[in-house]
Amino acid sequence: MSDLGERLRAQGKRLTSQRERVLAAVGRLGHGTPEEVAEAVCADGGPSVPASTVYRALDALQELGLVGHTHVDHRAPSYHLADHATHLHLVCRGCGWVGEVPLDVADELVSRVDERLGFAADISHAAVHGLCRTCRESTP
Amino acid sequence: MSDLGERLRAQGKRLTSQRERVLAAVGRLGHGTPEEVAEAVCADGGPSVPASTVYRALDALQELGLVGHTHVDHRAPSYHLADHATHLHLVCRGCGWVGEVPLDVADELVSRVDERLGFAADISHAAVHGLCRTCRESTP
DNA sequence: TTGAATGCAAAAAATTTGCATATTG
DNA sequence: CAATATGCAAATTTTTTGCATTCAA
Repeated sequence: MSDLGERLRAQGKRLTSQRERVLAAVGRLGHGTPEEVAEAVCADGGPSVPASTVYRALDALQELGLVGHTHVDHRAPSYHLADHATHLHLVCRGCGWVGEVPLDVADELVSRVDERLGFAADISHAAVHGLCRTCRESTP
Repeated sequence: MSDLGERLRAQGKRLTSQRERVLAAVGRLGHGTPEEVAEAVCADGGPSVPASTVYRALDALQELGLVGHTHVDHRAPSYHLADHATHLHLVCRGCGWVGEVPLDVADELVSRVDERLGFAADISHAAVHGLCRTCRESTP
């Protein structure tokens, strides 16, 4: 992602190796809490990065629009590349699996909520909880 | 709610004034974080209740199915009476307003996710973020 | 050079847990 | 009476903040 530097500079921010590594770690993980991202960053072989820097890097990347997050469980936001935001997130409450489906499955919901209340729903930010096929079958 | 006692007993739990007050506070609030519930409980005139008891009471009431919660913002679950779970929660990220619409606006989403992945979505547990009409108009 | 970012350690929040005591059934 | 809940304080867990130092532009 060679234009990471440019995008950062466009906002008066700077390109640092920590930010590159955090972005890469999020990409590798697919989805991860700040804690998991921190772990993944340190696992890339480079020098360790303190949690505070990971939090700050995630904020910066989010402002840039390169990552986003959804609320997968009670106590932790789960970050993902912005590309993934083009999907609706599904979270299995049985096994913790996180999946995604194209946003258009929610088209009707979005338009009905708009008609009814004038509410502009941002579905990509939400996580829908439920049971995945496997857990559903194993819990009769 | 006279059968609160019965329902608790049916699970080997007990009816206490704290649990009654927490339930009442959730009802009064409509939606509230544990902290807000604790505050509302203490505001009912009775003796103050420590946060730990509020957390435990919310857990108990949730196990009973009398309250539920959704994830309204990053850092706090928002509890509500189970009755409210028959609605989809909408959260305005501009002003924090929390609204609700009947679950049927999500019927299509639920069935499409089921067809596609066999995923049983529990929409009532989710909060959909976005912008309410007012914030939408005031932020051109 | 100069402001932005980092690292570290300490401060804040938000929840949970241990345990003696009080209460319910 | 016996088991469950409470209250309180201490321990966790998660995230934020202050500040001296380092680094990118």
